[in-house]
Amino acid sequence: MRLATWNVNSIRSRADRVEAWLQRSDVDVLALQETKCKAEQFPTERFEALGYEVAHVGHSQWNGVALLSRVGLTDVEVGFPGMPWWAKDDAEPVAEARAIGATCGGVRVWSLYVPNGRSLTDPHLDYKLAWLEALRVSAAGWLTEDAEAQVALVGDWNIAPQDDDVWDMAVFANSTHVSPPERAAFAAMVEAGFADVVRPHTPGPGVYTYWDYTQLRFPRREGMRIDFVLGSPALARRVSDARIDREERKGKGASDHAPVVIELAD
DNA sequence: ATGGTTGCACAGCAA
Repeated sequence: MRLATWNVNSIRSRADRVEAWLQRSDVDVLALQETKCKAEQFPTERFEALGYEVAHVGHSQWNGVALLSRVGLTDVEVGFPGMPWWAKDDAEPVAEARAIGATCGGVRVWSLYVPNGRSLTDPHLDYKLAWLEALRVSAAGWLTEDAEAQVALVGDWNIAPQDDDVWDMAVFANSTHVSPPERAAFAAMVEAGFADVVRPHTPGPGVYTYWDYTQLRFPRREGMRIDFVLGSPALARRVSDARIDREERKGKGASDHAPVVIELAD
């Protein structure tokens, strides 16, 4: 089975590219982040025509996560248990569209769009850390229930866990994505039993999944590794290969993130 | 070319 994750930065503006990429890459399951649309705006029929079942959650022009699968898609769950809600000023808290889970080909797949902390002093950073901690508690519980559970936590984590995961640490001296609490949150996921199954097959330095649209970051090879597939022990044992499709970042109309693909042995 | 990108409520915010 082939599984991929991709922050597409708007599914409506990227539908042609996603369709072409699906046909070229032949993946069985694709997790999408930043669909940036509401339910009725998602191009469900296009992907169904290619043989995929679709689950999506999106409430507005922000966030939005989806799963496409041609190996079954059951027990869809929007948001993980205990997922924090975002409370803007005095407004009512809302559950943002940042997590959707389903069972696809025997794997419990979660498409995740971890909140962007924005800056080290922004309330969004506290939200991000609380969100990650709640995810860790839930995910650790799944392994307590079943140590052999096949779980894939995939998506845009908005964390660069190692110095090699950004092109120049000096640029990020006072930035999110590399701060100790964010890295600790990522390490806690790993400690809970969820391994980065892509890095062993795509060692750095200089290996990234995201390049800012500005400042010619992509041609200058100035990127960040922030999109990850974290696998439970039973899933990690099945990973036979992984790649980051840097080619897909090229050309007009590319997302600022590249797809990340893993191969699972039967 | 004194800016430099893209996407979405097409205006200013988010990434």
